Amino acid sequence: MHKKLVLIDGNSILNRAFYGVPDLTNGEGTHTNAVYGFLNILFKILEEEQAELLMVAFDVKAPTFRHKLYEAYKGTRKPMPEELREQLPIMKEVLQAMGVTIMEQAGLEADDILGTMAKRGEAAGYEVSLVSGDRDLLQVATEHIKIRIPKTKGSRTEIEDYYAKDVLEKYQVTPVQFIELKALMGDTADNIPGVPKVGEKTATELMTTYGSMENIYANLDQITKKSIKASLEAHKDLADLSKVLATIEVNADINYGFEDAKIGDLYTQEAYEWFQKLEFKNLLKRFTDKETTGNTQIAFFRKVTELDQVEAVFAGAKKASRVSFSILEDSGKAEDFCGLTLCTGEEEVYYLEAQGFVTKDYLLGKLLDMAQAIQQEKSAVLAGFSLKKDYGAIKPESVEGLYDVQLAAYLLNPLKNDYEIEDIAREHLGLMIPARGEALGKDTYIKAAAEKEQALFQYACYYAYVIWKAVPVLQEKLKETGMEQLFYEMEMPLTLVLYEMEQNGMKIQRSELKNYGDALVDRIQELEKAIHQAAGVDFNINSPKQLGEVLFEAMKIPGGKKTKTGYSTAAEVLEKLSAEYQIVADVLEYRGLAKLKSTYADGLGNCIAADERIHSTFNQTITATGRISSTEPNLQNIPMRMELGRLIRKVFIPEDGCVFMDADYSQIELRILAHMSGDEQLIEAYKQEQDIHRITASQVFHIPFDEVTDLQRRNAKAVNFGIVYGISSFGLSQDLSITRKEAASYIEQYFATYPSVKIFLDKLVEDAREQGYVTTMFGRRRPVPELKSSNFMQRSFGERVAMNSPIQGTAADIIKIAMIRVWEQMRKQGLQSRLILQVHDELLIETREEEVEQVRAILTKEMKAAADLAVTLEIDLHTGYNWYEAK
DNA sequence: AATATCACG
DNA sequence: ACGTACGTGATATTT
Repeated sequence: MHKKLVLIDGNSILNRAFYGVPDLTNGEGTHTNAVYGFLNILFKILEEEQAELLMVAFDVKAPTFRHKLYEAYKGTRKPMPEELREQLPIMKEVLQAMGVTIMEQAGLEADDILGTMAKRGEAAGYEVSLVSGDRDLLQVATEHIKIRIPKTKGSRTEIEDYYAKDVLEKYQVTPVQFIELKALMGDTADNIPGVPKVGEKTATELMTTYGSMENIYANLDQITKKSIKASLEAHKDLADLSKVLATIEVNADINYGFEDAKIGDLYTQEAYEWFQKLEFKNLLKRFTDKETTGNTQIAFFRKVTELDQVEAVFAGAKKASRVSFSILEDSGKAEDFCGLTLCTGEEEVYYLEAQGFVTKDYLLGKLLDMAQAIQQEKSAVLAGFSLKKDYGAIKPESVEGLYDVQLAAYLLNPLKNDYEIEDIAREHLGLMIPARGEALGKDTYIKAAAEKEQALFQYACYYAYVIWKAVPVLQEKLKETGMEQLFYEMEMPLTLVLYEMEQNGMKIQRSELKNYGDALVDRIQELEKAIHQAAGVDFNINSPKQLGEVLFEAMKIPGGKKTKTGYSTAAEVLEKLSAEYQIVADVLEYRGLAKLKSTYADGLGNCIAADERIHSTFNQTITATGRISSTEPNLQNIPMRMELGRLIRKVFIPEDGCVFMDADYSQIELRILAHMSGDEQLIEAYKQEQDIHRITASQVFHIPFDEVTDLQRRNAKAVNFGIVYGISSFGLSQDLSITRKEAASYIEQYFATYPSVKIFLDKLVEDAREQGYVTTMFGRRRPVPELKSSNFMQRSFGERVAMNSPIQGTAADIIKIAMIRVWEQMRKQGLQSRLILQVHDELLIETREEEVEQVRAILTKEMKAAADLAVTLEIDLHTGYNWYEAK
């Protein structure tokens, strides 16, 4: 078995990765996608090859000989985008940190270095793998030199391999002939001019017939095609130049030797720090696998099983100024409780296992007792992680003295996908801990019981330890970012409100839901039959792929392509065709009904708990703007706009003796805009307490209020929405089905009417560009890294985000305040009515019939008073014996 | 695991 | 010239 040498074309792979991997940035706004993509390819190659040697070649900045030749021929190359340029030095440093040999030599392109080293490697008896993104290098392929070209297919990388025989197979020429093939046909991407009129086909034919450029020119008179012959004759100089350009040097004078190229331990401390800085979470996992980190002392992790020792731990904890805890459940289910961990000081981490006399109930009892003791103490802190899930075991009276580390991390950067304990350890403490999966996860069943137990113990201890360590760090960061009040007075108290809402749940009429679903099925089957008949084939209507093929290919309905993968069958497209084609209209109806059946009738049915109620989960750490989200099921997207869907709301009913009371803010976002922009005209409009869209139309179009037409009102309404979303003429034109010009003119007129709104929105974008983030009225932050992108689309997105987030986020803040106050007031007045749902600008209360007036007063007062704006906050309030009636 | 579609504010 | 409105979650299909 031969030893293997891997050579990488650094610039080319980095470039390939840059365009293949979606834009990524770390917290500092540094672009990282190319480096990330490069490393993924590198690791994949290394895993496949089990190579002994590795070298990476880069171009040097100074123009090389071949560059100069080309530039003399035609201008300069396209400049590298800034986002990629900034990643080049980082890439080199990362490779250096991993101990990888980097080859750079003035006057030589990476190609030449690679070509030379590949040949030398082959001569030295190595199996060579040459990794590059472009095909120039195919000319150096041999029996022992394999050219590897990674391709990003969808989300994963596939690698095409070319030995000499593969080049012959694919291009019908040998690697050496490939040079001249390229010289003849040219390659714009590689800056090779080629001979005019000679493309891939002609060039291949010429090369296979004559074998070489020399022979082609020697036999020009045999060439039948007049135009080709003429071009070859006229451009001999170009052909020669192209050959020089296309030729890779394989005997360059290079000082690098193979002795330095041995692959050592890539997972060095230095590399680890780089990965951390770049926030390559996935790649960091490799370090723990290799056990090169573990830079945390774990000697002070203690397992405590004896009753008296457990007592002692709790006694100590009660007196500590800062305690963290975690409740351990093997699989996330409360039944699988296996113990507690506490951290009570720098080197005081205890795992209290549930076993023997130390029972679950005993431990949770002690925990609650301890929590209460700590809450009594003025300056003591009890910290946890995602506290809402622990309230089932230790529900407190208030959140006084409690600290949710996950919630704090969310406020500091709401853009992340997850906030697991490993993430917080890494980002805020620079600490690498074993991932949950390794301690508890999937392959635990193959591990020996003792090994599994040890992993669990370690993970559990790290968990509490990280929470404990993170508290002062996060406290400081929240202080620096001005979000202390937001955290302590809004997010923390809300955890308790949301917990109760989840516990309360919403009562459902199971049988009525079933009836609703059954009624849908009849019509769905009818439509399915009609569609299949009209199409002439039975196919799966739910498959966009099959549907597209049937409609636009088999039935030849004009409608054109749209997506990368095929035809778009989105409602937007189909609606335009539904008037003309019955089958399209049927598909649309089918889709609508199938959605209602699967997502709502069946989906909700599967979520009914033993108490005949639905208990959604309200997540507080998901959205970028500060809204809460609802899952399993999502109760924030129950149908409303269409009557048939809306009817589902009739199966949501209040408990016996109760009535639903539903209150929603009236245009809260526009009112916030009026306040934050301070626009006199807009504020004045709201003071009139009339239909705001009609007023807007009246003012923007200079028409008396009573003469505004429905169309003008509709347009004004769309503009109002557009403003809140971060206006663009394109978006507005799409929404109103008008031209961009017309849309732009509406916007212009709008801004002429409300000049301060324009100034305000511009300022938001400008500030965001300077600071890198936007804030709500209550100090909630959202970073906007997209603003730094050189990509127009991304940057435009950043601008809209900068305009929308402060408004949407402030609305989210306001309703959170209202929720807390409504909840507190109801408790204070000793009411039994319960808050059960929030839908962004709407609160739903299951109200005891005898408490209706009190609840109405509380809701009205607290929702309106939640924020003091330049315009009043108004609500619409309804009651009813199901959700349909109450809305 | 990703894509397309569609439900809500 | 480019090609999108802002924020979510569930389902079914396909890879």
